[in-house]
Amino acid sequence: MADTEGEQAGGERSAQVGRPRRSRQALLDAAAAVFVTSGVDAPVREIAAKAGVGVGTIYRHFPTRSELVVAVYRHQVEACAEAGPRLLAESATPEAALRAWVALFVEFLVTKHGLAGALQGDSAGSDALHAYFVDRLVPVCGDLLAAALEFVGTASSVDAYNVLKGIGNLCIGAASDARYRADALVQLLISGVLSGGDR
Amino acid sequence: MADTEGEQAGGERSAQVGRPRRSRQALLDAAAAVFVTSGVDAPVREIAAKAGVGVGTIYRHFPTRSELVVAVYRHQVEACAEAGPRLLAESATPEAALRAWVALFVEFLVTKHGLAGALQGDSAGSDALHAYFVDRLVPVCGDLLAAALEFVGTASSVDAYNVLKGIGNLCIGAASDARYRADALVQLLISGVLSGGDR
Amino acid sequence: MADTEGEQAGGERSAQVGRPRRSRQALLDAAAAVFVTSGVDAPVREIAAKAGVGVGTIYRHFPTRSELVVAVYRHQVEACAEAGPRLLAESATPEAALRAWVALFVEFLVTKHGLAGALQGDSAGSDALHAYFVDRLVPVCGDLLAAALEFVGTASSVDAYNVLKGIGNLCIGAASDARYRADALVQLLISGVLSGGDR
Amino acid sequence: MADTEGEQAGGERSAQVGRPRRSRQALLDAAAAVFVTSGVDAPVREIAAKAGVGVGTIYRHFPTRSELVVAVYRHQVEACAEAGPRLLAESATPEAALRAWVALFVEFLVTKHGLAGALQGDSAGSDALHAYFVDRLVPVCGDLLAAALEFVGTASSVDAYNVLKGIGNLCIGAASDARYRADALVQLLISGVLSGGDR
DNA sequence: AATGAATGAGCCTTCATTCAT
DNA sequence: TATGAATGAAGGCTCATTCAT
Repeated sequence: MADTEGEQAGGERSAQVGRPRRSRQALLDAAAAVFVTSGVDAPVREIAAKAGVGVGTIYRHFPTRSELVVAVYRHQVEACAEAGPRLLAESATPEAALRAWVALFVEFLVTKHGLAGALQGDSAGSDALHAYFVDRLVPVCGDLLAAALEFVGTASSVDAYNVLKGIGNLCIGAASDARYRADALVQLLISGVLSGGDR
Repeated sequence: MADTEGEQAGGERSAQVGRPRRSRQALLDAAAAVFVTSGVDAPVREIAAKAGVGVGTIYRHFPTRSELVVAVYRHQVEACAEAGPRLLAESATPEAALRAWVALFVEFLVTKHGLAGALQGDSAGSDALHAYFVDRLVPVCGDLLAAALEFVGTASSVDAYNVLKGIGNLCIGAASDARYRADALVQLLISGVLSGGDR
Repeated sequence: MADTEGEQAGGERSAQVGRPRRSRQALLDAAAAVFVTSGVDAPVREIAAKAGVGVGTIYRHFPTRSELVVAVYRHQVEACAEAGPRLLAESATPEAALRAWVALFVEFLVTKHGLAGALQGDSAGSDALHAYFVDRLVPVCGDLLAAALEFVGTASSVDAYNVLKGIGNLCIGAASDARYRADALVQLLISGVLSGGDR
Repeated sequence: MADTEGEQAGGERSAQVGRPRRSRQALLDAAAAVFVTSGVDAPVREIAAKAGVGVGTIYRHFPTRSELVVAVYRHQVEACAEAGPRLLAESATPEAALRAWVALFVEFLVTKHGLAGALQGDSAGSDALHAYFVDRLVPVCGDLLAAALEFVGTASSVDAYNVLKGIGNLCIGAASDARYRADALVQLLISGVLSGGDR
């Protein structure tokens, strides 16, 4: 997964859209930096300051915090989504593909301070974010899960939504607790899911 | 596990302590109610209002929010802790004991709005709460886990702290998302732990 | 000047008054200790705690903070007042007597954290204190001043009230600023007063 | 010394900065008024109300109370500082210059309710204010003092810092006690200082 | 008479959000 | 469009003071 933003590739095709786009980009870069530092709930002002713009500009581009977060992480979420089919094709087994994808997702969540919490639906003002995550990744996760389950000959007792949200939850607070090993727990959860719940 | 507070059984033995004790109890009841409604981070003022007391009264009894939360849930945590050895003795297998205990714990966490988040160490001002949970329940969970692991002939790849915190995390947001089945995920996590991580 | 309280001399004559008196004494001792530590504006609760009594008891004995402070320092103020005539009689010159007395007073004010501020009349709720200080010490200071002025053959441009309050003010904050030499300034002020203001 | 703010002389050169500058000015004016009424420790809310703005606006402009107070009185402090050399040049004698300057300073302190207290270093949250006063005025006072001392052929027993702080202290409470004549006492203190302490 | 629990006013401070320029 | 000043709700916390027991 590439780093935060890759959109600027290709440079600015037209001067007219260059300005707005540059503004938007500065915002996203700044937000990404602040999110890592202070978490996804960082004060709007802090982001604006980092971007060197007024808060109004942030609100203009991203009326809700969720939309900003979505925009900031869209590329990585996209990369995550795209990695699903690819891993399925490239991996030795569907289970390996699922585990690899999950590891990817965990790394993403854990790296970004406080992002995991966004998988919860009720987090203040993260509606759009939650929806985006679910809409984009549940299907991907679902495919990998179905393949892996078929491979191991088990029926799952929980759906992809639950698995995804479970993973998200397991990653909460991972960055600030050295003793807590979210990655290991997530793989164990996957083990449990693939075992069908019989121990 | 019974509902929030059962201590008042037996009535007030002495008039002298009746007042203070009743006050404290009113606080705990009100706090319990508010916690369910608005979560563990509800404004102090809201709790005070619900209890029909001034904020000062809350601060007098519970200088920090953590202490209040601990007090509110102490009985249930205690019940949870005591259930560990009992279940181990009564259950058909150590695995069954572990699963039963975990179910108990999950029910507790899910029932109380926002309580699960307290298992995280960084939640603003919840140090005492976090410490209490960890100190009291990690050993209990550890015993159950060890017994179950020995029973199934597996070595665990994560310690009791991680299991407990993992369970806590899985329960976050469960109350407000009907589609999310924390209990099932937790049992699957246990399955994974007992499988040693081989699927 | 003796230390804070000397009243208990003579023991308890009667059991009936012994109790109340002991209460009162405990209060005064505790208050004296707290005043040194945290200043004259220390929270009532802190004093009550130190005395091992309830706050209500303090309010019963001393309805206003001023009354408490007056009571605490009454002996020393008294000693100060009594030192005036004595110094006048014993000193080589009236000026020496004045200077010695002033030094005594300064030591008293500086030693007791925050007490100097009480010479101001508007300090929240220190009316009684202010009145007591003024009533008791202005005449004493006045006599010394008059004698000294006569001795040096000058007419004063300010009255004893002003001199007393000026001294009090000069002592404000002396305890917490090592660089500030209240005692020296006070003696210089006396020099000025005795010079009649011609340099 | 002119009244609180004289900076706006010349009107607003550019429309763009008119708004912010007027806001700041309104704040300063309001604060100045409130300071006179309720002292320098007046609640932030009171100042905000007087200015007809929200408290946030105050915090935006002046994160700490000290900064606000400094801003409010900067011009006058500056005027005071600048008056030093001028008086030295214009006055008949260095002593006259010192006395004139001191009178100026006293008038400033006495006029502004509670400002004198700021010369104390421990006043809650007035660090910046104290530092500003000391940094700006001690040198000025020092020069005048040195010149006057040389003029009268005396060595001082206290430094300019002590003199300045002594003056500040003498002015405490002057505004609310008609009987108290801070100005006279200050001149007497100066007399004492110039006399070297020998009466 | 003593107690100390209860009260609640009041202060500070932080931000999300709006809106005139 | 961009700006960022202004707003004010919200929440935390501390005590002085009262009053039932």
